Amino acid sequence: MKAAGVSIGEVVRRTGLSVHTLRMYEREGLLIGEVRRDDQGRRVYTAWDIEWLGNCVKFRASGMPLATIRQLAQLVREGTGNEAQRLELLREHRRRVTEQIAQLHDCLALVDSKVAAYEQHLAAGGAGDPWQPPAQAPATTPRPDTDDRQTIKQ
Amino acid sequence: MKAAGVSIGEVVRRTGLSVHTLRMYEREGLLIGEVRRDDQGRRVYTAWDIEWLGNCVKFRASGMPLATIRQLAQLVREGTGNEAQRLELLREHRRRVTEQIAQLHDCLALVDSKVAAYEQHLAAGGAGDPWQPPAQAPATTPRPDTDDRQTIKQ
DNA sequence: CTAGATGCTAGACGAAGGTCTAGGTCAAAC
DNA sequence: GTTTGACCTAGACCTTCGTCTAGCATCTAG
Repeated sequence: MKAAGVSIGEVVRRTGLSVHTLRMYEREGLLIGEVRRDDQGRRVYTAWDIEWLGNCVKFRASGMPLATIRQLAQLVREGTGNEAQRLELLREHRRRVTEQIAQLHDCLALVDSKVAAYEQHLAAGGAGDPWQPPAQAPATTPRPDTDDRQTIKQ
Repeated sequence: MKAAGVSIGEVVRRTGLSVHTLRMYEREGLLIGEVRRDDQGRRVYTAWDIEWLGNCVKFRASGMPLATIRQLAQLVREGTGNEAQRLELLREHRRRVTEQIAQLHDCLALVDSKVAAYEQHLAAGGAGDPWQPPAQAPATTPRPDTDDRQTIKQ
């Protein structure tokens, strides 16, 4: 059979990571082991390496720090016996991801409301200002009566 | 009426940003204008400032760079006339946010599949290994037959 | 009177995650 | 034979965002 391995350039094409980043990831221990080399000392990635890198890309895209990927790689590298830890790590990341999704939806709601407001504003030929500071603070009498912030100080 | 303004400490409590960050944002031009000061030179935030900061927090949480927030602030600061630009900027961010949400769902699918696999694995008392490198590359004969990567080289 | 909050400015520091340079090997193409 | 393209290592560099320090002012409470 052929396809015993793939060059770094090919991995760049398949993962979207740069050569620099690929080498960096390896140096930083994000891969399960060192990548094998051919007789010229060039990296030869297995299909499994590539699959793993694909996962890394998704993890990164979802905000998992390199350090965490490193931990996970470490666990997988150590082999059978720590599955519970891996599971915990994954669950933890899952929490963060869902949290992020919630925040993004929150932001989306804001953006949508503003977009709608501006569309309406423009359609109406510029009537009403969707996002204007109130009266643009006349710069005179900027004396805010110190008493307000006292009310909150517990 | 009272509540003419709010101290920086109060804004910290309300926005979740730190004092440092608040001052930094102002220095960096992310606010619509300079924040007004009381007779002691302390910052006095209006309700509108706080609302704006709340938006900034959401923008940041959704990955908008400070530079973009600065741009938007700039547009709003300039006042009526550039609504179309603001709209474009918001739409652009909207695109990014939905893109991010999609990526997160993608990652979520991955994590869920792994989590399910590990749960099953653990429930089965350790049968099957959900995420193991294949045969762990015996370190002998790491000669991958140079011919594969040739096949791709266009 | 003095301690403790709370604020202020200016500027240094730091983590994360990439990205790029310099200098070199090797093999295939011209 | 030399040029070109893909790789290699080691290490410097950069950007983005925040945080922290130093040194000082002011107000309020004990």
